[in-house]
Amino acid sequence: MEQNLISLLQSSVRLKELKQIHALIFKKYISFTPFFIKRLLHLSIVDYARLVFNQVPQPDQYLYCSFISAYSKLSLYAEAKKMFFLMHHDLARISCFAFSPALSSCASLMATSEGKQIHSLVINYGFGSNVFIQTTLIDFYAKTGDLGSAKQVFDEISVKDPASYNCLISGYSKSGEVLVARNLFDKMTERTIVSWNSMISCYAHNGHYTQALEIFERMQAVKCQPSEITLVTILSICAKLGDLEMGLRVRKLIENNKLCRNMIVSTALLEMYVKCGAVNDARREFDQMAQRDIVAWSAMIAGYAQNGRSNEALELFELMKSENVKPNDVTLVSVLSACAQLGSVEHGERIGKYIESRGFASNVYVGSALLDMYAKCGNIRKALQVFDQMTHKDIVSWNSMIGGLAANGLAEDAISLYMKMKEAEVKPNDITFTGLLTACTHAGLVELGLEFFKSMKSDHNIIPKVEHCACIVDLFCRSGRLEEAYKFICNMEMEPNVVIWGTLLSASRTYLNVELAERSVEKLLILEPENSGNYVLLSNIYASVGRWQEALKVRKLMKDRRIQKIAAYSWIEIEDKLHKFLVGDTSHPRFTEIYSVVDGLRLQMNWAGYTPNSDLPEEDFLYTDSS
DNA sequence: GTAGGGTTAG
Repeated sequence: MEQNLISLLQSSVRLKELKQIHALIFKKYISFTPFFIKRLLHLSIVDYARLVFNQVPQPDQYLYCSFISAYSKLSLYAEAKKMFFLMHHDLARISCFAFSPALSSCASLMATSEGKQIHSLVINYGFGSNVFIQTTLIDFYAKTGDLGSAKQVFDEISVKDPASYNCLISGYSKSGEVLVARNLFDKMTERTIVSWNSMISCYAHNGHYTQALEIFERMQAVKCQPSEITLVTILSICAKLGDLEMGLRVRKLIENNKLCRNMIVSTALLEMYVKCGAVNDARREFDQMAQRDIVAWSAMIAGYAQNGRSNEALELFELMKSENVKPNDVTLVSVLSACAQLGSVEHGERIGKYIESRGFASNVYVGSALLDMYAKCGNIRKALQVFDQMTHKDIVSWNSMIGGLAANGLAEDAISLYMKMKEAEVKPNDITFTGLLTACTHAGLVELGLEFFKSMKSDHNIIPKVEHCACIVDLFCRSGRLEEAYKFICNMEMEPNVVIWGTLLSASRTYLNVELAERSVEKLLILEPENSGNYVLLSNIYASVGRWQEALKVRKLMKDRRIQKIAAYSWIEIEDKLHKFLVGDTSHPRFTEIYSVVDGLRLQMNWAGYTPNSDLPEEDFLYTDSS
């Protein structure tokens, strides 16, 4: 009968059956209880196992130990840790197998003092020279950032195996001590695949991509076959570098060696394509995947959103929902970003409601993306509401709100929010100042803008970028202070770009300053000789002041250089269809209707400081002018 | 012990 009981227990997986067996054990075979509990734990039925355990009068160390391992495996680290100390409290002995799962649970919980307590118990119980436990100790100290202690344990090991090196290497990697990690790696006489991978990811995580690739080459040279983990790490380096060529080499390597292509490898490949701008290839990889988890879906949706293909991002999100895959915070951030790019109010609001009803908005990423979406869709009140309700705000949240206010023409609010940000002791960055300077430009606050610009360097140690300089030039230009704008450009610490000279040129046209127009065009013709707009503007300026000969000369120059004007289309969305038309174009079948909508919108857009998007897929157009 | 996805501006 007892043999039957064992085989019955081993064949049962359902809780209902197990409970029946439990009744039998409880009545007739009480000594089988520990065996029964271990079977439950093996099946990850921890809660019921715990209930049964609580009835056991004197559990032995092995039973406690089974719980600690099970909890740790199921990521129930707090429970694992509690069970360890309960065992220590109840028993005079501790199984040597209890220390490792307890220590790694403490590492995951960042429970430094309890981990140290366990360390002293290791010594008290005489396991101080057990290599397996020593390695877990190194890992614990490495993960909690106490590298001194990690090194100390490491030095105490008489015969060091690769695992102890590997733990220490990854510890130094996490705290950015790349050279120390490399030193250890070089000292190793025997390296496992994990050693190679750890060294590669050490370089990768600390931004030393070339060195990471060098280790990868060396690994192949000594005929150590890369694992899936190696490939994923290398692919993510290719993604960060935007190195499609290297990425494709890795893909060939996978194909030629028939290496396993699991979900993580495929997602890394997909991500590599996305970051190299090869979105269609990413989608092909996505479609070929046998299984897709939320990470794969999110990566593909983000891929579309990051490459300005918002419509496809939203379409894929719909497909994901139709396959009953639940979005998480990461997915929603990309979806929101897509809605923001489209300025699609209805879509955005629907997702906004979904997020708020499910409490996703408390996540900083989601909150920031949500308020940004509302701001970009013109609903500044809702944006402010989301911002105010965020319990934790980071630099991105503040920047998005400041930028949102600025873009919606609320310059004073943007500036006073910046004051609040400083009160909250959040350090501004270059993006903060882009928002602030935009606000000043829109409100014509020249002096304040200059003050902000100066404070970037002097108060915050932020080196202004070309964009910031462009704001200052715009600031001067809009208030007609062209000479100061020119002086500012000449004194810039970096090379002025097309935007800057272009700003000065168009201001020169407005204020009919021929001399500055000539100087701007001179620079612009070097920077972008193919742009017809520059020639046209200069020619128009000459014409406006009656210098016809020179106007004609510019036109002729343009003709000689075979430069053609490119037609600038505008577009509008009405009833889900896109319509596009040229300036002064009245030939569209629904011209009157469009014109009235456009005119109203244009006013709103100008006021909000928006520029219309121009890279729309061609096939979506209902109407295309052939001229 | 070593792997994959996210927000702001330009």
